[in-house]
Amino acid sequence: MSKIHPPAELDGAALANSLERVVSLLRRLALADGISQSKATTLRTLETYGPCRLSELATLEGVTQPAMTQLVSRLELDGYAERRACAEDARVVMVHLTPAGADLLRRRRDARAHRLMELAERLTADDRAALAAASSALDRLVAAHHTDHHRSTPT
Amino acid sequence: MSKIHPPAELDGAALANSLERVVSLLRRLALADGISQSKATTLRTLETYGPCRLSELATLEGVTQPAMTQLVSRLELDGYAERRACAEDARVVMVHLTPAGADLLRRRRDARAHRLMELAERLTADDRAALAAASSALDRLVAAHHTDHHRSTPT
DNA sequence: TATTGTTATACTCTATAACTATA
DNA sequence: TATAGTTATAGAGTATAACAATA
Repeated sequence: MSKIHPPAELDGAALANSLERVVSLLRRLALADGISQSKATTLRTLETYGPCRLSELATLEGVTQPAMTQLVSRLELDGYAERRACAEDARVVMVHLTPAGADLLRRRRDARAHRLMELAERLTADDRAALAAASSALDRLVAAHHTDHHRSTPT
Repeated sequence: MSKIHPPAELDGAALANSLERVVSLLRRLALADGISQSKATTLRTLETYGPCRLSELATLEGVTQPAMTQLVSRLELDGYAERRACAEDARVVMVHLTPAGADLLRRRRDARAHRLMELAERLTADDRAALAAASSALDRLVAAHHTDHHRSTPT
């Protein structure tokens, strides 16, 4: 991999450290909105993919089937998701996002975006531009990981 | 990529989504190295700040004192940290990183950096440059958050 | 009395193994 | 027999409240 890179060489260690710090930051911001990371990412997956089989959801989230059974039960108690039967196969449980769940995602996303913008206002215009440029690059980085693992991941 | 960027307005919602996806990605990469996020970030804090009081560590990690008591106990069982008495104040427990803990951090960091570089190789040179530029901007974003919390800047 | 830390208890989230129901 | 999901059980990680030891 000896290619000619543009000015800025990517330092994996530096990026790993920066991302770890951001992860810690976002984890703490998440605690404030009263829903766990597990619940939030599962709801996001339901929003992205639409109604899913429970086992499919478990695979997408990278957890076991029993773990997803319990997580979906908690989401049902919260009113954010619901189980429905599958007409074609009586063994299958389809998990649906409820309107309340969709609302929660929207509010959570708005709050997070707002907080990030607050923080970004304290940065220089150059830093803000760098973050804007990195946003889509980060998406593609994540997509590269998914390609490795699933070979076909629409997102 | 054209070197001439438009004003590049930062979209908080887009960045929040991108970062959330990266968080999910890193969480899964973390599972592979056999240590929990809680343990890892606590060890990193010890590495950064040096030996800490247990209560100080709890504050830095944003968890309660009882939670840190248990976490430190688990880290001691793992051999990654240890409690020591404080000569000046017998109530105080000082928590130290062990050599094994420092080793673990180094290996973890190397593995993560390596994995990120693997993924980055699948990106365009422009995307890699964008990530490189964003790395330090992300650090400053996190620093802005810390400033808010440690200097009691009202929002 | 205030502080530092631990213990007691309970809830979330996860895993593995054993089970039920359906195909 | 194989698949989809649940139940049983155990352990990590967290919180609040009550406690012990020291200042």
